[in-house]
Amino acid sequence: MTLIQEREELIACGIFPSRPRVAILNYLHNHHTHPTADEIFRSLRETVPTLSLTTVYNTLRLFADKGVCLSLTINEKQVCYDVNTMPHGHFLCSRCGKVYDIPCENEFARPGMSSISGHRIAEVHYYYKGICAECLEIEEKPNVNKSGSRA
Amino acid sequence: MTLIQEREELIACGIFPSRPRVAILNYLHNHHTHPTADEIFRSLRETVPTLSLTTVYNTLRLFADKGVCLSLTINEKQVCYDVNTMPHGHFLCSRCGKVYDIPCENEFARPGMSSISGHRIAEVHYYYKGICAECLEIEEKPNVNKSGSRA
DNA sequence: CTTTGCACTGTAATCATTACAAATAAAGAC
DNA sequence: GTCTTTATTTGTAATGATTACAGTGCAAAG
Repeated sequence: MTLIQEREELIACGIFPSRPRVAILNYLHNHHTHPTADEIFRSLRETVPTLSLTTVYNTLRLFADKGVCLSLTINEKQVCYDVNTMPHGHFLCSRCGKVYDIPCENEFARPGMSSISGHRIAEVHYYYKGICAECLEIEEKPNVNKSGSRA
Repeated sequence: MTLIQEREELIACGIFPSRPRVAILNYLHNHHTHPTADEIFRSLRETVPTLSLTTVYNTLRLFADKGVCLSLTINEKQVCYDVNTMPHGHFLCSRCGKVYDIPCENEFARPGMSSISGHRIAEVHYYYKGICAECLEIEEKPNVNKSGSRA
């Protein structure tokens, strides 16, 4: 909420806290929906009319490089972003397109592991694809759609 | 090698074994380098001059849908493909761009797991990003590049 | 007040992928 | 074997996310 926190976080990461950067980080903190660059742009544009899409792209790349956020390439169409940099997995619903966080319950993504098969590990990603609980519920109750649906 | 095997595999998966499809599956069997659609297209074009890039894309999508191969979205630039459909991980080298197979040693990708957090799982992916052993070796011996290099 | 350098903007370019319509090949009916 | 129907392939055009680039603004230093 308070943009001061975003400013301090950016400074701590060696990033000059310009107005667009603070706004984008604030957006990420308030929307844990794994937004795309375009979603962030369209939402912030309402309150920051001077914002440009290029700046959003550049800022997100900067954030990912500096470890402020993760860039996720789960959806082959577009990259999305996650401020939660703690090890955890993701679930992409192939029906609605939403990306969910999955708690990290296995020893796979242990932070200590730094190399495998001689390769030096910088990032660990794991994710599932399928149909999310919400879409499954809709599927199992087709009558809801026929009569009392709001959609 | 023998294209007869590819024909039979396609038929077993309910796919009509046309010449381009057999050729593409044969390429995948002979190149476990996680090729992109364009790489497959450029390579096969030499022996199958009538092949079109659209056919390669359509065929790979068909293969992925029918479970003949996996489509990997590790590299945010382009999708690559893997005929090895057994559970295993991948490693993307951010320097040279190569994708390596990583043996599945953990209980994370156990095939039996079919749902998580209420979501129905269809696919499980896990991968690492970093610098591969080959690139690390080059990095640690910079003098090789200066004097006796072949590159 | 000028200079210098970083950040931002808008537009144009890039490039993987897909859409689409026409051409071709296969399978089945007669 | 020929006709008809359907599936497959092809070439080109369109799409859309991302990046390149050149110009603009702006703040700190001199």
